[in-house]
Amino acid sequence: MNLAVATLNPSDSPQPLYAQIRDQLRRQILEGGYSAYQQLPSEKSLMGAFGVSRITVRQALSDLHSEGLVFSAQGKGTYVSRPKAVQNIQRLQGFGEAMAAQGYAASARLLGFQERRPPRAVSEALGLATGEEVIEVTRVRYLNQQAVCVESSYFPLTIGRRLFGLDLSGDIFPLLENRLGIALGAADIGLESVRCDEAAQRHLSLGADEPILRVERLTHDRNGRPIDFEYLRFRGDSFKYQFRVERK
Amino acid sequence: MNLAVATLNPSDSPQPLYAQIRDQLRRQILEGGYSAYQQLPSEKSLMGAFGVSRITVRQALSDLHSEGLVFSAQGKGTYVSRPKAVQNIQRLQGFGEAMAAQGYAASARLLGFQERRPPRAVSEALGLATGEEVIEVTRVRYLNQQAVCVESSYFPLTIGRRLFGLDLSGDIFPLLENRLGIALGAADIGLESVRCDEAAQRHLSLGADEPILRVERLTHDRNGRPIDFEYLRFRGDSFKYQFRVERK
DNA sequence: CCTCCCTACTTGTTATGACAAGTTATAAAC
DNA sequence: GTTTATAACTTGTCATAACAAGTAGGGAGG
Repeated sequence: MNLAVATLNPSDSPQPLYAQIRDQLRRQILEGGYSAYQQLPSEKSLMGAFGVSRITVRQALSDLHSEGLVFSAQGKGTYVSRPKAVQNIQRLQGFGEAMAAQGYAASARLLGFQERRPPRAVSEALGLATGEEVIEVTRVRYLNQQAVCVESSYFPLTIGRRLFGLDLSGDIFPLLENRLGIALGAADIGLESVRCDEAAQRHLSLGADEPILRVERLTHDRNGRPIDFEYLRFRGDSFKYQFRVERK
Repeated sequence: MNLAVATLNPSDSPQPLYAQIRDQLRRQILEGGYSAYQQLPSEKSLMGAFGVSRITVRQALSDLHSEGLVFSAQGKGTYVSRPKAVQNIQRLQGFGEAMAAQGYAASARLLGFQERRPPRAVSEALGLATGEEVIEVTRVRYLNQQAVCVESSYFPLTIGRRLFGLDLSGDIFPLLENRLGIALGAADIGLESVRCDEAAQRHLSLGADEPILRVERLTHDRNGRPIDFEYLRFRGDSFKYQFRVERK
């Protein structure tokens, strides 16, 4: 491996040390600096290489561990996991971010942007008072020029109105973070298999009986307040959701 | 809250301190000792209540955090997440374990147990040499007396043969752990929506065009060696996969 | 009354140190 | 040669300590 690139940013860096180390190791792993099942340098070596204490190294490794990129065996060492076509979706990512990470070209086409009374399920998920309106954003998602997903996103008015006029041809998450200054936290995701509905038939040019992967996603900010509820409907034949879980 | 039950097992306990604290807090949260958005005791209070250091408290909280049970805000405190109908599936669980945690009665019926040449995808996933045989276990899963899932599991011969004669009417994970002494690690999961196949039609009594949620699961032991590859086919109308991810 | 500041709380990050527990290779004993 | 013991590694767990950074409340000053 190459630990010559063990340079951390100066102390005025916005990123904590463990995050810099984590990101550097992650990049090396993903970019092929390591082969599958190869042993990482020991925690002691990393301490020396980066000039930090063990607790900092372990926090970086702990993150990679929960991302499924590495695993450890007591007494032996820490190893790189077998590379997966789709590595961890343990991070909350937009469709575009996730696809870009795998080298696909993703885009979106805006179908509608309007203020409306939401369906009851949406109202409940966002924790809104009955009658309170939302901003609905409807889009079609493309992967390599093929339409693969119809997406309906619902935002509370205070957030949704600020999205008006922004470029909605990519992921919305970066807009929320960088343009609106909202720090994203966790998201609850639900997946089920359903039959094609009318909107999906039209926009994804599908037959009536085609299977659809229906994803519900409720995204929260870092303080646990819900800020975005979405329905995503993927073509069954062109999307597969992959991730990793641990026994613990 | 009730910190009167802040008793940890004696030092000869098999569980580390942070795990005991984590499990105790998790139980209190899940059993309704806390309401949504209620603040947990501060790390300092927990240190005193359990008589441990801050690093131990934080490790317990960190686990709950990644399970989505709590979230933290710097300067304010740690709070209980809004309760979800389906809490985190971030832990690797068998179908029975997951359903039992939600108060459902789950069971399984064995359809077949045989030694055979696996499909190529299975052979690749398990990392077997071409021509190497496996044990295939086929079962139907029931939820409240209704058939909801057809399951095909593939084990390497050395593991699969030891399952012969054991009670396969429940989850296999506990058998692997307790009877065969295999420590489970992480699992890679893939989800997609497909049309009903012939076996699913017969065992789940479905029509030909019904949507099916198809789950692939490759389970590893704690050393990263693959030990079980499964195909699960769920009725689309009676199963929904839910979990939580973080932005990080 | 309103504003500003300071204090006291919270969680976040990091250091140093220690011992336990598991693995591996070497060296000693048989 | 084979077995056993040991030493030298690894990761796992836990303690104590300090400072940074964010929040909330109270008090001083306008």
